Amino acid sequence: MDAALLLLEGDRSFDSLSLREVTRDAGVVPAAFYRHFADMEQLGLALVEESFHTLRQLMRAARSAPVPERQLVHRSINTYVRYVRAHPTHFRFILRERFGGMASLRASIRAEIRLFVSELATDLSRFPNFNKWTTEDLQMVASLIVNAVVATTELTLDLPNHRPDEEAEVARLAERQLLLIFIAAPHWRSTPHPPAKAVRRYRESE
Amino acid sequence: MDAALLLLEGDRSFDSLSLREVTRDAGVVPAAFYRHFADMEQLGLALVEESFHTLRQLMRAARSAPVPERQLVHRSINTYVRYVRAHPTHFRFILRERFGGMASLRASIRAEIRLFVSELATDLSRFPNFNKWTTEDLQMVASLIVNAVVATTELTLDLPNHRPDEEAEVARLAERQLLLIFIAAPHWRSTPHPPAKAVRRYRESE
DNA sequence: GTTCACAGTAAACAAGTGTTCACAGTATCT
DNA sequence: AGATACTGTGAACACTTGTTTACTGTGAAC
Repeated sequence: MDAALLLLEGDRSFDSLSLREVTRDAGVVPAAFYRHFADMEQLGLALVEESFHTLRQLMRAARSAPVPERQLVHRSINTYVRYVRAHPTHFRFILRERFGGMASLRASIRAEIRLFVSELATDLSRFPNFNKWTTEDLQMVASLIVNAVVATTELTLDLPNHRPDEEAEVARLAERQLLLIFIAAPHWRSTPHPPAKAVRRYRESE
Repeated sequence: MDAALLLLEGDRSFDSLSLREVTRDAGVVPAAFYRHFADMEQLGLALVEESFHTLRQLMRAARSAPVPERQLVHRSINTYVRYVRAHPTHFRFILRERFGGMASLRASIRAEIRLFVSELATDLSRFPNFNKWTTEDLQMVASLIVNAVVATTELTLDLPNHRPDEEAEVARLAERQLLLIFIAAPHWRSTPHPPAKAVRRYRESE
């Protein structure tokens, strides 16, 4: 698994890796691969699991050590960006394979991301601003936030090494985007836009 | 080029396509490939160009036929989603290769997307809500919007065929996300969050 | 009517690919 | 001491890959 991640450090996508290539870098004969994985696909799935494991650790730590609400966005984004910088191979792998090659990898990555969205949604519901929101609206804003964070990850990974100033710049962009979203929260639905059809549909569930 | 796009219709990524495979599907001998492209990479770049060409057409049409501001978001999103549905191969290709394999493809795709962000930023500046915004803030909100649209594209491409109801559902999600952003517009910076460090930095450019 | 650029062909090349097989060392448990 | 699981080996298999070479039609230009 380490050998595969190492090969992915460059511009390669996972399904451009050959089994022989991986075993060569692992210092092992091709046939030995089958002692551990049935397939390159299984290797990929194991890497997805490993990668999200590190990310889940971060999330758990974030939840257990709550910060003053005022600086919450600022701190969260900065720790996140620093974390991405600390584990570039895993994040790059996930980002690449989210759309790239293997169907099973895509599926499992997206399932994990959907999970994050849902968890974020319930986290949000505990804040006063989002207190009375419907779960559907919470999911909506949570996915908006996750999209922004994913885009931030992308920018972070493209950063040249040893440039903390640019790192701060990326974090600042993300922070402002999230702040914009939070600013909207108190005004949502209390200022509902009146276009007939769209609004009528909102009410179907009531 | 058509043969390559056809091969990409499934779950394959572009750099898993072999030159021989493409020529085989094009009904031509491998060596004939070199009459048209020097490389698979050149083929890829040509496909990027072709794909964004169709997208630019949509954007131009959208700009030339302005809709009443009230329904602007609703209409724009719906035409966009329908457009993605009509050109799935091109959009899927772009989305895949945005992170996937070839470095040159990634670079040219991102350049095009950055262009869209900038154009959207200047479009936004013409609306009363965004009238007095700095260009930096406009870029920030434009990229937030583009992120949401890209995510919408992803969802749209995953839709099963012939399900206009789910298509409407995806469009509705995107519409609500954009509405949320627009709702925030009038309150941006007029209700600036006071955390010391972050806000101080905003002012560096003044 | 000849020239010329263009698109396609057939064959060959060295090299890399996934997978299989029977076999060997080695640590652990009984 | 012996059986049992693991992990790794080396050789072989049938294929696919990108690229080069000299050669062949074909339509348009002059």
